[in-house]
Amino acid sequence: MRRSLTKKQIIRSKAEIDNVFKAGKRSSLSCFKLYVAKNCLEYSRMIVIPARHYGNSVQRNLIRRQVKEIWRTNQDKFPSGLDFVVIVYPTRKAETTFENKQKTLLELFMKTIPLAG
RNA sequence: AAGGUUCUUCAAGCAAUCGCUUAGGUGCCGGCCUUCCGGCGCCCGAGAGGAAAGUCCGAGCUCCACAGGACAUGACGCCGGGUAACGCCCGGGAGCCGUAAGGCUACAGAGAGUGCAACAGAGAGCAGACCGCCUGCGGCGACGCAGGUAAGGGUGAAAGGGUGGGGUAAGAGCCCACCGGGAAUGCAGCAAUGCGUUUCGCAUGGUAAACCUCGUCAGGAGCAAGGCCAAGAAGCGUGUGGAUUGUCCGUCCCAGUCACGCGGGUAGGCCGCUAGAGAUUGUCGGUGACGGCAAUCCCAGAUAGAUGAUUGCAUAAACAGAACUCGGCUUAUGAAGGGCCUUCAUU
RNA sequence: GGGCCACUAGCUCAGUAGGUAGAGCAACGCCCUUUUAAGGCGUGGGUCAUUGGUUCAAACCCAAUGUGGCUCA
Repeated sequence: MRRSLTKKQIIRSKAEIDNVFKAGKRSSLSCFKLYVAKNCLEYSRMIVIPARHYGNSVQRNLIRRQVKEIWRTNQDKFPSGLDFVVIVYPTRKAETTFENKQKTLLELFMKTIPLAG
């Protein structure tokens, strides 16, 4: 299976995001909060939303890219046809490495996906 | 060597793997399977900054049934130059700061007018006399009255040229010397201004980042401008008619496809959107900002927003992410190098 | 992305042709009352968002910076 992340797989409209917030199952771990909901498509979609006052634009871009990268490289472990919304809150810890983020995010995904069915 | 000052440059790179956006080429599929448009692949290139930031100025560009005048309003303000333009830059002058290198300056006008200056002080704007000093008169005296005076004291941010001498009853530009200032004038300079000469004893200070005067400039709004397509919706009320920033004149548009207010609907796509006051190199002119000429090149165009992750090269760190585009300013910030100045040491 | 506005006591706000910053509520102390509330009297508390400049003097005038908010199709 290809591990790409095209434009199609980014949730685009505000209405769809609101739908995930409303209908999705949620759980949180560390500084991440995940919403998962079923969509009526054959493929999965996702979006990363840094919380308000999350650093400056460089830090917001960085966390978005890193979370996208983690989701991309591990998406074959998830069932398809789901919408993911990841909210990132500012951390008190000065530096968390990419490996730590990957570990906690994977744990969070595995915890939440069964809830969404 | 230490400290200071100023200028310049860079914004880590390379390789491999996976992944994103996109110019070009190409294959397949679809759409009135030619042009063309869309989708999915492959190949080969390209892919954030010096500040992309703050939005403080100046422009291009777009629209406003036209932009014309007067007044208002706002900005700027030594002189000359550069520039598309500027409140920017360069050169020069003046003043101030610094031992110096060097830096800073809203740097036009207060002798056009109006205003302001709390408290203190006798007196604060064409002054004034509290303590003093001196003279005269009265008185034994302390002192009082009348006058002269502004050197000294005191108040204040500021008290009507400064220092020294002469002069005088005491004093005072009253007189003189030097410094400062005004007026006229000569020379140098495009000019700001500088250097002189003559003359005037010279009351008329501060504040224009107070109003103002003089000069120069400015129509308004901004790519969420503006245009096209698709979808959707529900109208109602008010109006010395509306547009041109404010007012007046003028001009234009006309009775709605007008303006304003309330309410309802849509928040999808395409164009604008990157070839430009462009970049690099060379050369010529200029003290310099910059300009001329020639050659070569095409160098981000996203739309919830493209640059990330891992490994290796002993190591990788600052501020920070384009959103129509340029020229500046300001602010944040890492590293490297050069020039110059001061002090100390050595030769 | 563009445009606009605000920042004064713990809170809500006054304060302008520049002259030593105030009100209400809150806090604290006292009085009154059997007690509380209310009422009365008094007290403290401010780098006037920050940093420079103009001025004799700045909350006020000017510039830069920061923070917060509103708005557009």
